[in-house]
Amino acid sequence: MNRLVESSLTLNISGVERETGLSKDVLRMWERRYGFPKPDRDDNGERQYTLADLGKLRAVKRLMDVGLRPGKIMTLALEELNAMADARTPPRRDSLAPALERDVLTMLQSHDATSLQHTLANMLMRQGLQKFVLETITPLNLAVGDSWMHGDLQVFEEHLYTELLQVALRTAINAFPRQTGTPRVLLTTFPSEQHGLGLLMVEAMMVPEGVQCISLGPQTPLEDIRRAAIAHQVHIVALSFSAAFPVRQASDGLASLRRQLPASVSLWAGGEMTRRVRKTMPGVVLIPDLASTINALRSWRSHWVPQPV
Amino acid sequence: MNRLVESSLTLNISGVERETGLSKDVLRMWERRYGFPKPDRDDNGERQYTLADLGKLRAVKRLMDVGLRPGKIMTLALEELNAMADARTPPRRDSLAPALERDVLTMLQSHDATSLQHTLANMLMRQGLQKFVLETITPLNLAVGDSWMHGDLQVFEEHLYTELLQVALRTAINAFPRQTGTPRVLLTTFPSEQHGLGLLMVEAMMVPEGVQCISLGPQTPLEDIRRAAIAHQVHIVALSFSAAFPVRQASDGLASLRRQLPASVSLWAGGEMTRRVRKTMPGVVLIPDLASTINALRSWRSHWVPQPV
DNA sequence: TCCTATATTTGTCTTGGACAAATGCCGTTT
DNA sequence: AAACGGCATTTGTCCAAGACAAATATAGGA
Repeated sequence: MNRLVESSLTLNISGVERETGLSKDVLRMWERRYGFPKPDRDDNGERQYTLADLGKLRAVKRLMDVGLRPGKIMTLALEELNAMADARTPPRRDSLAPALERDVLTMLQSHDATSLQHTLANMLMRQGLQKFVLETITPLNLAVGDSWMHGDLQVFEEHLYTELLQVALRTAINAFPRQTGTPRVLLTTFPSEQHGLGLLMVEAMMVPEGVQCISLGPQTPLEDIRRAAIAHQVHIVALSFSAAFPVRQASDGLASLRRQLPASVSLWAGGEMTRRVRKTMPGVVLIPDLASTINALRSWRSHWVPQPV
Repeated sequence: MNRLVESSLTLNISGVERETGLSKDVLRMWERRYGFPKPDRDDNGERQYTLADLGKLRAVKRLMDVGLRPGKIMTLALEELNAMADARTPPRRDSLAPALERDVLTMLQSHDATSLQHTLANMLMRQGLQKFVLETITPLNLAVGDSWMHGDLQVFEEHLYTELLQVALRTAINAFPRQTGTPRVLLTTFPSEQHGLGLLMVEAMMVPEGVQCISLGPQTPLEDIRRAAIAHQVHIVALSFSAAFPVRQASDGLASLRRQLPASVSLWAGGEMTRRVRKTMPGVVLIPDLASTINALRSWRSHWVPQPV
């Protein structure tokens, strides 16, 4: 039972914007066009959204992130939306390490941070950094994402998972001696991309290969990516995009960045989003999964000739 | 349309909202009321802001964050705004370690990540974690912030600083054995607060005191903060707010959270924002600076009696 | 099957009005 | 002199309805 206390029974339009990421304009327009969400008004005529509205809006957003259009899904009930989301997710059960996934989910749900931290550190030591990322983290992320979609996992439980994982990865990355070799790679995301975990996973794949990673963290303005690439004299600029990132925005940004960067600098784009890209972008290397990072590196090294200067 | 900015000379209203954090409504209202910013219009009648507008808006926002009101400062020139901001910042030069600050800024400007990393690790080892945070990081953050305001530092240079600092702090925090003692503290920020560095600094202050920190990273929904506090049975919920965070939003959120949390759980609010808070909030402990964390802990421990569960 | 032109959908921007919460000010009381 | 209450001003947020261009789907032709 959801025992919510007085004041949080409804949200105003700002609250919904904050919680869902949908702008006030979009919320009003959806109400005008599709009749949903149609919140009650308070004494002052201002919209008061219910938590049910919020839940359905989240479900709608989730489906839109994978390509569905609002007009098609807005009128469906919450259950139907969830069913659609499930249908798009292939079973993927009884795969490689279902036991580990189950264990981790159990630890998250019982809020046993200590055990989870130990488990992660343990797996990392046993597998080594790269294998840990490819064979443990990747499926684990899927499992955690799935559970979150199904409502089996709360937001704060997923936050804790992300946090502990970041700690584990950072520690492991730091254990490598500071690299001085080639290539030198600049790592960051576009300004509207907040997700920093992908960045860390890429770094974890690269550092063992002797790459010198310079990470700016997430959300660097385009112009500053250019400046940083030049200032640090990197050979490669690598950007990470999460699944929900709008393809169009990414293409535009990448094309623009490609034009601004010296031709000698490679531009790599990775992350879930890149699988939705149809058109080829000249001068941009797409890296659809983390394993491909290694191949891309190998390829780069075989083509690269040390620059004079 | 929400595009990434090329190296273009103008931004649309969305771009300005993203860059300054001022809502579209506020930008339009300021134009109506104060006549600034008054951008040109494109062929479609839409506002096109110049980079000069952006700079002045940032200066205005900065002064508002310290309590000045828009009507008073909006008409001033950029130079006057900067002069006012400087006047409010006590010289603070030739303090404890101005040499270090100068060195760090130089390293940032010459993009010498390796040296900076070494310097930070070095200071940390020499001073110990808490002293490092209080005496090195705090003034360093001010110096970096100042330089950024004056345009001496680029965005990507400031990103790199943040990133390297986070690595250093995380490494040091991890070096402490996993704590099992009391209190158990939940650390996070509100959904609209992205800044994670403050969180890490608080953790760095607490861990040496034997506190068991559970960090959820930034941006946890209010409802999930409550759930996490209960699930992890924490004694204290500590939230971090950066300077620009709206006091109003913080007060609302804190009051709501206070009502939702069990009375036995303490609620702490820290960060630059808390210095702008006038009203006392019953049941909320304000922590205006990092050094106060220690005092607050001491006070908590002297009042706390183990619960019989 | 692939490409192009047209139609539909969808998000963002616009104006101008309204109102309440926050803040400043002033006079009065302690 | 400090504290308090009430009034005036300032300021942020919300609203409605219209407009338009970008994004996407659909139909048609090579």
